[in-house]
Amino acid sequence: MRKSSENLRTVKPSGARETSFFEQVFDVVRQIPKGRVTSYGAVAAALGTKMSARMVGWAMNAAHHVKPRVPAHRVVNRNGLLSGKMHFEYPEQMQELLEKEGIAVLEDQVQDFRKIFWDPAKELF
DNA sequence: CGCCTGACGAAAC
DNA sequence: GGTTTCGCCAGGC
Repeated sequence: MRKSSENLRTVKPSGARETSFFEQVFDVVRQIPKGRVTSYGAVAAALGTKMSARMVGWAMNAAHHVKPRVPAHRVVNRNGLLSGKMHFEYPEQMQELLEKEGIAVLEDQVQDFRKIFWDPAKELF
């Protein structure tokens, strides 16, 4: 079920507008199905700013303090490499979480990355 | 207030 | 085909 018509931008009355690029990233990442992965660029592209893939990773930095936990471990770079593993509680956590979901990871690299790749711009949209 | 960095990506060399 | 540079945007110093 892909409710693309979801409230992509929820304005918080607290003045702090979460309509930022970050929140959109969080929203997409949270919708990544279990056992699937996506790339920063794919998320950025889904938002329309494919050129700002770096910002997606930057957004993940803030993902650590957001309420609904963001499955950042399901987001890897376009190589399928766990580039952000070092930013977790501990480097191995990312791989553990992925393997726990049935994703094979060898040497920080997602196996069959292309097969389990989940494109938000395609599946979600 | 300006320069550097950064969980990326694609083009250039 | 591997390495280097630029681009994007926001935040830290």
